[in-house]
Amino acid sequence: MNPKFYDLPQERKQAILNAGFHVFSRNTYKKSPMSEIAEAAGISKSLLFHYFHNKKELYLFLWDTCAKITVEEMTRSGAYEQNDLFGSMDYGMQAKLRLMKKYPDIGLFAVRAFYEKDPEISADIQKSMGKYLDAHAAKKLGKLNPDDFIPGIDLYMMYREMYWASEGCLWEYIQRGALDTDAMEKDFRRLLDFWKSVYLRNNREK
Amino acid sequence: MNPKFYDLPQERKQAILNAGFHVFSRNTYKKSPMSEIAEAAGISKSLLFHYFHNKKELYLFLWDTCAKITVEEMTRSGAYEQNDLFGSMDYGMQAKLRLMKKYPDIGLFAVRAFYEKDPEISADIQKSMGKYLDAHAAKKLGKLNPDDFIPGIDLYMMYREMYWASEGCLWEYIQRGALDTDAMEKDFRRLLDFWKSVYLRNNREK
DNA sequence: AATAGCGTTGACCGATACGGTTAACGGAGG
DNA sequence: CCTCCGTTAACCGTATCGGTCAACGCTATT
Repeated sequence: MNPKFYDLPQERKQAILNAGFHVFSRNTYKKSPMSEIAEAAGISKSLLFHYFHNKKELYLFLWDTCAKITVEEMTRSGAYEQNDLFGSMDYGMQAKLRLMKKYPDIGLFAVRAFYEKDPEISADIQKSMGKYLDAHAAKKLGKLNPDDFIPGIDLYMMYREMYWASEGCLWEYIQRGALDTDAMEKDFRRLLDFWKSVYLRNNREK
Repeated sequence: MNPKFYDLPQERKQAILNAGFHVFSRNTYKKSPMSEIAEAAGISKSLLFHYFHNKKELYLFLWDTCAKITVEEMTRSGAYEQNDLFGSMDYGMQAKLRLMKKYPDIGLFAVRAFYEKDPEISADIQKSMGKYLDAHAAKKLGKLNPDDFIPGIDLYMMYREMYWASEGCLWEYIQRGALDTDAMEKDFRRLLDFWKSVYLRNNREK
């Protein structure tokens, strides 16, 4: 990969990344043409090949960048330091929102890359998968104090439920196309309030 | 579309449908080759063109069949007649499971078809969309008796939460590849129990 | 045994799309 | 005027696309 890519103005770099995320997230690796990516990025195919020597290199670069950016944004959000479960969920979601605003197709791309099985790349993807798997979830679950929640609740199920719901909420907006991040945040807030009102013990006694 | 398709043995019909669902669900309409579908179905491309005169016809047929099959299975499941929310959720999920067992890619296909924007077909899809939109959800929500649930609960949010969670649960299994329906059903039962224990009022007082 | 009908296929068609290369353009700096 | 360099149009050989067509092989009837 040509280091000159890094010298590009932020705007153009982002356009290229987003073009890549977009095309690769809508088709198999093999059926995602470089020409289409170049066109989506607003540059010529030749220039794209100037920065990335071949398709595989671009794809793997996108994958790495995707992981890097996500981890960065999540760390910066402070979600991992937060002790309160709902607070950490809140920060995490905000981080995801910021990410989706900058890279609208990064989520879809990550999912497809995760399950891509083209022999030309699947091995490389699997190798660097570790960065993505969220080890925080298990830790977080273990640290929860059952006394904070309604008696007898299945905490593991609660966590899965929350994860699925927030993911589902996100997807609903992603699929719709142009994403309205303000509406999304409002929606997510309502989810958070719902959780608190249902799962927390002190809220019950009011 | 050639009516002789209906005379085919069930097994072969299903193989063709599944091949179509599979290929179209993994790529854009334009990038989903008929040859690949034929190969996945275990027949020659020529024979596929014998039953469906062109790609568009096949795609639209798949879309209609997808809607028809789903409505059929859901109706037969008795989910719509069930008054109890959780019972109806239970029956609905069972129906989906049976469906996914027979047509593993029908869910993915439906989602992609829903958001497909190729001008050659998007209009036709949008036109027949009504069959899919679930009008039952709103009705169901209106009929719920708030006294059955914990005081002050946001019933709309509860419904969305349940929908997302069950959808998320399904996806987790779909993506994994070969789907273990027994494990899925067990998992879903646990979800149901969790919901009952958290949302229902009488459960709280024990 | 010859024939007719039918499900099925391999081979083929023209058009296009693919990944990747190359030579050249055009503007800025000396 | 020359040189550098970001950028591109044009090009290459190959592969793939949707769709067609003639023929194969099997069965049933004559």
